[in-house]
Amino acid sequence: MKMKKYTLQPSQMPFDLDITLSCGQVFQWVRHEEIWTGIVKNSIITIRQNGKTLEYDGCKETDLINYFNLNFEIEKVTESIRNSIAQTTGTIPDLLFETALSVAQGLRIIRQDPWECLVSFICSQNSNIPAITKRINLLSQQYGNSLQDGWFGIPDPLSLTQAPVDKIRGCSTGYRASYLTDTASYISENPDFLSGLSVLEMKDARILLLNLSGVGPKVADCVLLFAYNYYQAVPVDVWIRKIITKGYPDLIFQAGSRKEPSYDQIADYCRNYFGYYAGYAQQLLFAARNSLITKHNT
DNA sequence: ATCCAGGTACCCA
DNA sequence: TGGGTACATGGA
Repeated sequence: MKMKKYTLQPSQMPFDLDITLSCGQVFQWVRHEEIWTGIVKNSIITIRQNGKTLEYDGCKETDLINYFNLNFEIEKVTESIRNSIAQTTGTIPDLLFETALSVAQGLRIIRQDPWECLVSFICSQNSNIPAITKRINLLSQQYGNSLQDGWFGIPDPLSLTQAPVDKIRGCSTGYRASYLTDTASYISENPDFLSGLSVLEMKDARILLLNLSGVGPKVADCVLLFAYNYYQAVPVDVWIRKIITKGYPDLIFQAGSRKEPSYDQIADYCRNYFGYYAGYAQQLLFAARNSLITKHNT
């Protein structure tokens, strides 16, 4: 098959397609022998990377650049994070961050569709990534938009609203089923809600997201980061909690207590320590979690 | 088999 | 405001 080509410019490097699509920010992309297939704006996209060449099909070049955030200048961002670390502690290099960077170099925060992101992370709670992927695929196959070749997009709000809750539960969603139908119902009735968030300050958008059923601090921060690219959003899951508390124990000792730090304490610590792009730093740490946390070191 | 996972809602002091 | 608990399911 013939594919279009896009050559990454020096300012667009590094870019790593594999890490970007498999680091837990998006769940419906599938890889078969170097070629990734996924759905962007209701179209099936195929893409493969060979060094600085991207071969792709199914979308326009501008869509490719926008979706993969190719003009996000990673080198400048890592420099910003390193500067913030140095300013905060004066100790560089930071071994934890540098290790994450070496493992997950080229990771990009993509520009994911807000509704897809919201549904995905409501589904994500208290589950591991393979289970989340399965769950989202079941939902899509049963209530999603049918595309070609057996591909199904995330169900739109109305489809989920009209589906019986027990059928949604049947898609391995468990107790999350009512969260999904309640939130879908709200978005159906307020179709401009999600697009309206993009013009708000992050904290205001976050407050609105937290009103949705099944959306707490973690899910809200994932949506703010992965769909709206608010880099001050720092999702704190069990992995990030472990990495930060074990990697930067001064967070605990500084407070003078041994009790587990709160969600906000960890997120605030990251914002202060990593600076403006704390959310990006967080995703590097998450992507490198298996290298940063060993099983005998939990 | 047992533990754990990209948590949240709800209750109670 | 903060701490404890139930919750469905499946992967490792």
